[in-house]
Amino acid sequence: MSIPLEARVLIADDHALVRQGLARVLEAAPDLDVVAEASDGLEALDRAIGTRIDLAILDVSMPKLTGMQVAVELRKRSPETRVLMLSMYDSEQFLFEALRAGASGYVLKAEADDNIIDACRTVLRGESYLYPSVVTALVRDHVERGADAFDVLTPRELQVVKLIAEARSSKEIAAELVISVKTVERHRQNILEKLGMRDRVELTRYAIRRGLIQA
Amino acid sequence: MSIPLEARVLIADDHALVRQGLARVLEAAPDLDVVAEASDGLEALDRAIGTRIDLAILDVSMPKLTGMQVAVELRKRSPETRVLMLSMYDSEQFLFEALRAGASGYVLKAEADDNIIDACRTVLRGESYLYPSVVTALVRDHVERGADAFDVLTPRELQVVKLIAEARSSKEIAAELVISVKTVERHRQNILEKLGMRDRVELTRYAIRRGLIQA
DNA sequence: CCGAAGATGGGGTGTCGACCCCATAGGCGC
DNA sequence: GCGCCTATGGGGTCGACACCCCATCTTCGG
Repeated sequence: MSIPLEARVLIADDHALVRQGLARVLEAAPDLDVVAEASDGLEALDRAIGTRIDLAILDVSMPKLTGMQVAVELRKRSPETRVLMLSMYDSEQFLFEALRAGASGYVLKAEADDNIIDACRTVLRGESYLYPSVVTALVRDHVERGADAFDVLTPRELQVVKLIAEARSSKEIAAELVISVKTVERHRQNILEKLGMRDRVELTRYAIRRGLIQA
Repeated sequence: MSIPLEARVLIADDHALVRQGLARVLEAAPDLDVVAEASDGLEALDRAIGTRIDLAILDVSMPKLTGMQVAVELRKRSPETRVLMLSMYDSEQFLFEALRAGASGYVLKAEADDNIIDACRTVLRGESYLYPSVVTALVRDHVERGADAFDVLTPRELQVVKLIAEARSSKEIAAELVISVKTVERHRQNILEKLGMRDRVELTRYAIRRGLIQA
């Protein structure tokens, strides 16, 4: 077959216990060999381009660089490396963002122990892996609203979300980004509308789920 | 010695991978026997009072009941069970709250793989375990400000924090708690002052760190 | 080449949050 | 009993935020 007998795997998560858990689960698969670990996004990127890595398992929420950011960089600098995104949150929104960032799979931490090996093998074969419960969500979503949604935030809007979630005022954000307060408010308004949220508190929780900031 | 040869251990965390990681690390200790797992606070409480448990390892942030709440209940209903709190965040504040809730130890998830076995054994001997890096923090803190701080929020204030972090307005919170809007604002003001925070966004992140809500 | 979308910024309005003042009632410890 | 803390609630002020209106300029894809 075309799959190497021993796929070289990188595990990146800021919690040692999660890395241990992953390593333990992957031990059961003789075709998956964990050859590197990383506890933040920068480290993950370094290891993945320094070593030859077939599969990078990335946590969405990591210090320094988020899993999404690492995936984007990896696609540029090491396109042959497959990416499997690991997330705490069951959200179609995040799933699509991960796939767009270059990930081939998306697995929930709560369900990871059951299906992670399947996911790894599927992704290594060059296919996409969606965790089982997302399929239901997808179908529901495409039926309810005509597959129109999934408007993701623009890079500029993501910057603003991050600053809002760090408890900066509009005035401070304007100074930071060197734009007017009015524009910051304009961005915030657009963001709230896109995500269907009411205020900065909801945005803060969104930013944490999305790995933009740590709680 | 007085320690049973096989201490019966409960692992409670909402992420299967963390439970796997803990189990893997604890396998190396022949005197620690993982006999139960739980994925939320209620389940943890049930297992701990249903089974005879010597040591409960509790994640701070769990659905239904936080680790702190489980610890408080356990002290009442199963006082012989020792509690080791597992947290993502390096904060003296949380450490003290955990100890006051009835925990005998406090371990960081990021450092847990190195010292968790030591922590378990120490706690089972009836002593307190503080993870190494907190000791420095403690010393610093007691020197800088005269050990005066550590004002914890009252139960009522915790209720308010939780609702604020769920993006409820003062008006909604007042209706929920059947008090006036002015009192809600009063509570919010006191909370912000106690914690040295500026607004609801910072409070939201605090509530998530403290396990009061999930992100 | 033209339209769509992103980013910029101005105007206004009303509500809510953050920060002061004040008071009273109940409980707990010394 | 006196003080302290908790919880309650009234007054006011000011700025931030949420929600409208409007516009220009660039960039990118068809």
